[in-house]
Amino acid sequence: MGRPKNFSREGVLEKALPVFWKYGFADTSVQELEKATGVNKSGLYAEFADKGDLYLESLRHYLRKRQEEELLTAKPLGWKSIERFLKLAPCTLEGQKGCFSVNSMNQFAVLPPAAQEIVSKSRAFLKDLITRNIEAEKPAMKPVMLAEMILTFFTGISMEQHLKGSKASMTRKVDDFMEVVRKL
Amino acid sequence: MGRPKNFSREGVLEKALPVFWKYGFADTSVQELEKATGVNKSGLYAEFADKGDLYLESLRHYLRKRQEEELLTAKPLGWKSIERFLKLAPCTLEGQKGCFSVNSMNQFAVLPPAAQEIVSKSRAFLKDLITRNIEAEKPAMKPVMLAEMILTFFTGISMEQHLKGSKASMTRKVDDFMEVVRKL
DNA sequence: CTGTTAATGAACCGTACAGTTCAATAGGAT
DNA sequence: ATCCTATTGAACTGTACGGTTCATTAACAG
Repeated sequence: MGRPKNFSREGVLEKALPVFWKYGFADTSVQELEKATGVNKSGLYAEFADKGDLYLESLRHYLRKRQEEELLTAKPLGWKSIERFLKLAPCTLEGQKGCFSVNSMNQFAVLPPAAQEIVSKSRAFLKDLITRNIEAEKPAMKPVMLAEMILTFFTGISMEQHLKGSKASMTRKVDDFMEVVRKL
Repeated sequence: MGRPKNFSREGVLEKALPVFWKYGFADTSVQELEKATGVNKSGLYAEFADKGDLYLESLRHYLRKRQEEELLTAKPLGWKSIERFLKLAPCTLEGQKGCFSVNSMNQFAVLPPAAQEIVSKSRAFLKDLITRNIEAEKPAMKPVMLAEMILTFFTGISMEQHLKGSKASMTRKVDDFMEVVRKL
């Protein structure tokens, strides 16, 4: 065996993600990625095909992590899970605002085509999870229809995280929204 | 008098807007802006301070045009106006998807600081207009609270325009949403 | 014709970028 | 020691960028 690697693929993705998150794809240079990951440019190009590939992998890594949080799969399913998801999924960290997947949506024109597919599939999956939580509550309204509404609302509050002082108002907004939703 | 200008400031903004809209600020080069506007780089720098200034003016121009459409001010005020706004405000043109103002929100890190203020103020203004339309309907729910919910929903569907085949599902989504809203 | 203003295109500067290659070095495993 | 592999840093290429300057040409008014 030869010399062991002293960086992990996951570790690189974990450190590259915040940079893409903050500056977007176009305004993130490979130099910044070097600094952030601590991995030499040569190393990055040995591990990933190009900058676009690194972005796609960062996106996949982000979605994987999100899924591991089990915000929408932890039992019992129901309104509580949806409320928790709406409150916790959109980040408000400095440089990591909103949802990385949502942020990718208006960069499709400059991203690798695969990005669109990844985001679409993750949203479809998310819709299913939300639907299942709704079904557990047996509401009057059609669950899928309601799930779409909630997903759109989630997309909206994710974007609103980019505005100043959004964190404070967000919790209240979700409370108001959930109060309405619970009656449907 | 000297030689008259043969480009108008407004005309330049009108042509620069779609480019910024499609590619975002970072991935729009001054060369592309030259091609799109038909105005020489020297001319552009004579009219605008720099690329950032041109972006800000494009944003202001966009908001001005939107306001002139009077989607939310035409009488009579009410649910119909809100529905019309939700259906017509988010573009689905090739290269002009969603709402330019919403698209700007996750580029704040690379935009001139003034961008954030412009967007925030336009959203506050929009919230007021929506509130006034709601008040005309005398709903049970607090109008401002409902207005915020609608603005968030608008932000969500604007972003969803970036996905494939979103136009078809959008109308239905708005219909579903409005059906709920009218009962509040 | 003259004065004034606008438009044009080219040139320039310094910087940054993506992408690639390569030689030198370092760290196990056998 | 000697393979094998990973890491590093440097170098290089070609392109693109923002930003600025300037001399030239063009159009109109008086």
